[in-house]
Amino acid sequence: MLPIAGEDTERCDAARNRRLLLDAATDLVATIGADAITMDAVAHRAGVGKGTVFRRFGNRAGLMRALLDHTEQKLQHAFMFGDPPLGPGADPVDRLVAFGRARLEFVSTQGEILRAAETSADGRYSAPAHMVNFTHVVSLLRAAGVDGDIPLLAHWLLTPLEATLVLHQYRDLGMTKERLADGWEDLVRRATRVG
Amino acid sequence: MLPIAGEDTERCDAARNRRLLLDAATDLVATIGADAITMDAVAHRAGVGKGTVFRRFGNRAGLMRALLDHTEQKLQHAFMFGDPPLGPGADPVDRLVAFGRARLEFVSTQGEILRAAETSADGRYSAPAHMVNFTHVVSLLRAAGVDGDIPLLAHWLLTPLEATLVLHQYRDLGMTKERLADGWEDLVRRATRVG
DNA sequence: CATGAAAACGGACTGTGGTCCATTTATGTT
DNA sequence: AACATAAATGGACCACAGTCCGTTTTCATG
Repeated sequence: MLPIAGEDTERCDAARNRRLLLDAATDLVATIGADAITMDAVAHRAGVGKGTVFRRFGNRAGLMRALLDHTEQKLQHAFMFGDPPLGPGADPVDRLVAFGRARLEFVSTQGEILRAAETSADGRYSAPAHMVNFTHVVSLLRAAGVDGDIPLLAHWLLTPLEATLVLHQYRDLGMTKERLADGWEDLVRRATRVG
Repeated sequence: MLPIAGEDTERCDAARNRRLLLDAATDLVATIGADAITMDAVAHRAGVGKGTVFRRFGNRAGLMRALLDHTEQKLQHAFMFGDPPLGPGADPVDRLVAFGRARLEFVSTQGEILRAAETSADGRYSAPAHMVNFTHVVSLLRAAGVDGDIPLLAHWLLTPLEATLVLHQYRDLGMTKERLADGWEDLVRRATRVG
């Protein structure tokens, strides 16, 4: 057998169970919320053993990341290939502003799952989805001609968009989406001001 | 009995056990590290029941916060009453720069405990220690005459100093303390540039 | 179709955070 | 000193994340 490099060759029962688990998890998120989900419950609803859940997704945060994967990829596609100002063609700083706004919107719909995916300690900052965002921000900063320590600045521009913080600001502090979005725009314009 | 308002009147056995627990926890941190500490181990070493640990500190993060309390208060004292540039007297922006540097230093010595104290979900951003820092940053920003959404900006200036992120940058990414400190200074000067 | 090895499975098991409540202890009052 | 009451205690108990390993299933090969 010659598996194509990078192609994920998964045994068919494994693939079937992955789908069953993802569907079960999606249902449970819809009914009882992401925070209330237990790995046992997902396994049981999918009709598989608990070991299978962990074998597939590693841990709770991994399952949550898998749940986000589809939506997250749509967002990635939008800022990599979609229309301006999010996609290519617009001014880099405007794209960065749009990126933050889109991300804040994302948190307001998928916040609980995102937060649950952030609680992993390991792989929180090395998860593929995070790396994509990081790379994107770095390239926008470079394109904007910003000077200074770009990777570091990129890190720091991403932290205001983390679900744990944003959810706290939305829910506990009663900040509105508009307020955060306007603040983000202000921050970005300050941080990218060259010279 | 007339307890003075705000004064914490603690029964003497309770106070004794608090000390025992804090000492036990300190020892354990020194020997096996903050990450390896279990609540059972702390209780056992202090010679009290596990229930007592939770009654005193609420949860694991609460115990960690209590461990940090003393050091954290020294830092607070330094930026509220100490010498410039950290303390009053210096230019607000310089004080903010110094604050960040001090905080980064703090993370490099107490990082593990800080990180363990950050994992609480509840009270992560409402813990007294965090509120003090927040208020301080807000007042420095105001003093510097920064315009815009000051509280929001204060939030966002504090996130680069969170232990989880900083520890990742130190350990996994190999960033040096100097690099982070210089980047911090740059960020602060950009963010506070008025007009 | 038979077969063997690799992959996947499932559920018992473990470790740990956190709760609960019957019992014990401190402390102000008579 | 005896009492009443509120606070504190401790350890059994629970829920849940994550591990382990004997058993079952897939699937390429002959």
